[in-house]
Amino acid sequence: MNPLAFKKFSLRFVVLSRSFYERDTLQVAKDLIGCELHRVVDGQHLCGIITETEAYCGTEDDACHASKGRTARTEIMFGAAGHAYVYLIYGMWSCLNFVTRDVDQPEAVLIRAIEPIRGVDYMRKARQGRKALADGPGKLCQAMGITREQNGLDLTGSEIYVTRGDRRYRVATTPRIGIDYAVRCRDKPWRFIATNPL
DNA sequence: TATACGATCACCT
DNA sequence: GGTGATCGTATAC
Repeated sequence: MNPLAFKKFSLRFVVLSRSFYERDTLQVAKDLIGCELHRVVDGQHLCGIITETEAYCGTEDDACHASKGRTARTEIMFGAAGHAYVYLIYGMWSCLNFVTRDVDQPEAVLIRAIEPIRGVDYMRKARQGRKALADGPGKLCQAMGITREQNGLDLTGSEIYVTRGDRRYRVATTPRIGIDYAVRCRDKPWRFIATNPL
């Protein structure tokens, strides 16, 4: 393998460090597109390419849970970057977020969709044979065995972590989904979607 | 203690 | 396009 090819090959496996998550939340949400989400559970190694994210930008963002103040649920968002914020929605679905920014800056990125590339059989089983495996925030958590038990998990650990990946995508933006109640920020283009490969 | 509703999904027409 | 499932949270009382 020539040196350039080797560099590209090894970059793929670089685990994103805490400093990656400490940056501007919109930048983190955008940069996560094309990265690989890893989940180790039941002795299995699951992985998928992140294809859709949303940024939630703290106390000034009325769609962000933390804008309602510091509570037991949102506590993790007020802590250090690079931790998982997992909450239950509609009584039955978990949603996975990555905490960003500094302590007392309660911002996070919601992981909305992945393209499964490893452990697909496990995901199919977890999704009870349904065809759609991980093209939504609730679905990807079910496919990867992520529940509130993983709330607060350190993303620099070995249960849930992200690597750079080897594919880069053009990124489109749209307003965020399901937050019409947030009159101030509902039109902000803070949803990021992978489109054509670069 | 009681109530309303949500960063969703599946299944229906 | 519409709707029911289902329960933790926040908020009101």
